[in-house]
Amino acid sequence: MKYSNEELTTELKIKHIRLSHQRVRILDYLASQLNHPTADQIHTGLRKEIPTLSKTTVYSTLNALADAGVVRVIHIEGNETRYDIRAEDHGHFKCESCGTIYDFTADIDSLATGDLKNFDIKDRNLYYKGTCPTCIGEKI
Amino acid sequence: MKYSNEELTTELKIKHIRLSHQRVRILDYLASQLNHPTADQIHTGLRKEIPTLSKTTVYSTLNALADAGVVRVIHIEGNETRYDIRAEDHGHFKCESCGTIYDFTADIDSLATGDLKNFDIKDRNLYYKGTCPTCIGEKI
DNA sequence: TAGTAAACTGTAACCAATACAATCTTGAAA
DNA sequence: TTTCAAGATTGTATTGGTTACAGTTTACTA
Repeated sequence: MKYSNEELTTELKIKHIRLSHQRVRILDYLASQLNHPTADQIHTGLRKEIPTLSKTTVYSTLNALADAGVVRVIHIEGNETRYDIRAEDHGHFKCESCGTIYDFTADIDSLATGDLKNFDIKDRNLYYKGTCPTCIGEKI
Repeated sequence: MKYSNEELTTELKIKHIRLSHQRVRILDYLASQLNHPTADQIHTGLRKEIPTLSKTTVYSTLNALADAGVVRVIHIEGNETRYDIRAEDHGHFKCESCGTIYDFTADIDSLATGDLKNFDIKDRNLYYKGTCPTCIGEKI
């Protein structure tokens, strides 16, 4: 899913999030960089155009956007939090060799979850790990 | 799944993991406490019977057992790593109100993953978040 | 029994994330 | 347009889970 600037603006207004310059830029960055960046990568990437941007702002913005459901938090590995523009249901595959995170489509809603009959499910995350085709080829 | 001491011993030998006193105790603890403890909880819980147990040992043991596939690492939340005796495929549901982590059965293998045709998938994790029935009841 | 490789211990260090207080900005009312 | 309060940003200090490392201890094998 690719957001336009106008769509982002509209969505943020609906969620009652103030549209500061920094927040718009962070969302733009997430929409243009689809490689699941960390907060640090976002901070480094945006410092070129916003030299005063602080890391605290990046974190607080990402937390606010995650609470509002605009971005998805990815905890596929314990020592790194990554972020994604929230899109239709999909899983994340992390290659343990090269570290790349791939999206893959998966109909998570179709999973039978009889055990959770009376649970209120707000968020579903599917994480796979293994080796990607590129790294499999290099091992030969 | 519930391991007996004998089964644990056998499984560890197969995986070529030395059976130190500390490692056996950590595995016993995981097999008896099915509440997905953190490394710190394991350390605190075992200090009663092994006063000299260091946190470093707990971490290195858990990492070794995870590499060998005997325990499962749970990263449902970014700031806490939890551990589980590896069992048949199941997902984890975390209640955002009380923090409890529930197991639920889910046939993860049944998910269509055409996007990952040439990927070598070694590990599958399914994480849900929301509110558990107990906390839903208390909110009324 | 001796010797070597691995495991354990405890301290120090690391680093992502957060707390906090001061400053700045935004949006709306007057 | 001006004013002002609520909210956002900034930068520093701090936290807390995890790892690095060096010395000591333990476990397996010959």
